Amino acid sequence: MELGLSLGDSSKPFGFLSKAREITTTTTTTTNGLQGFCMALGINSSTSARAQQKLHSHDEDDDEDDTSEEEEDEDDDETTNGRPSLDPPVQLNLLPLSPVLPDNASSEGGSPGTAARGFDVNRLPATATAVGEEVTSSSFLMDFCMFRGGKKRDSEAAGNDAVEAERASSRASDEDENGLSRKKLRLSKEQSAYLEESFKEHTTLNPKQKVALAKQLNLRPRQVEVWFQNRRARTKLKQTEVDCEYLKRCCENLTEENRRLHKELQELRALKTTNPFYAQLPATTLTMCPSCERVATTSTAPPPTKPTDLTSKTTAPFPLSRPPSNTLFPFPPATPDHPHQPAAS
DNA sequence: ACTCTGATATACTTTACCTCA
DNA sequence: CCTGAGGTAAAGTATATCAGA
Repeated sequence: MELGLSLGDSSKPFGFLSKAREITTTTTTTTNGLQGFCMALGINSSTSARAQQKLHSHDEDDDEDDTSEEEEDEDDDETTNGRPSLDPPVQLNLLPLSPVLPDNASSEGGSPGTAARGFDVNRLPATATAVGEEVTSSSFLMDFCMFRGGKKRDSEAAGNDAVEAERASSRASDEDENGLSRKKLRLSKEQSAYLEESFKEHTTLNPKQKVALAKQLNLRPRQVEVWFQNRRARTKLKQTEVDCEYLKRCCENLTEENRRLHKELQELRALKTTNPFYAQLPATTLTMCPSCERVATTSTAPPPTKPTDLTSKTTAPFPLSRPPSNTLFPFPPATPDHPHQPAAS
């Protein structure tokens, strides 16, 4: 936080940046704030390109972090990656670079709200080149930028520099209040595709796989880990949606079946009251046409002639609602359009 | 057997960014 | 062109579980 005060000193704007290379060579082994500070400055400086190159040569060391060192990982992010993840970045907005980089400086490639903070993971080399600036903040970000193809908003940003700069600066001033802002990383399509491929092979990673994948994609192991966590969550969510849809359809089918059976029951009761003949029939000899939903008798059980038949056990070879095709129809005969076929199961 | 610790998982939340009306 | 709502994805947090010391 004291660093922010130092940054505010526009009277000596980054004379030390000429020593960026020298400083950054030690960043992997030290964690003091000054270095992180210097690197952060470098990202906004037009003289920092070489320092970034130097950083690139060191960032491989980062990936040596195992997953058992998550906390240390955070520290490393600030130092070895040259990307101040927590404290100083916001202060960087106050860099007196702004007069030097009038409009484009705060809007190149980055999103409106982030560009003025001095570094932006979403900045793209193309746009940076357009404004004659080196904008990436670390080797990882450099690679990341290389991964990304041009996107629509890059060109848009170039066209809206003035407005973007104004918005960015206003937002930056807001965020300077607390000095904390979480930068959002967007994985490139290539990175995502590679992670997807890995996910297809195994949905969980052991530490070795995680580190290897992180190295391969120039990400931190923690990022790979988080990606897999979120990916599993998304998979589960999708599966839940599919299950829900399936159960919904089952419910609808059962509701329809229930409605049909109710109607069938009503038909049977009506038949029983209006036609004593049908009242003597065993229930299993009656069925309903699923298309017109009217009751019919089946030929397998001829109408009883004696009342005692009503008590005799009948063994229907099929469910009541699924009669055989040879049905006796007391209602209008079947036609090609309406053959009184039983419903499909 | 019990406790402690660290790693890792899931569930849920927060945050930054994007898209679109 | 601007803006707000809503969606998405990365990251954070809380908690549970398990293995090993």
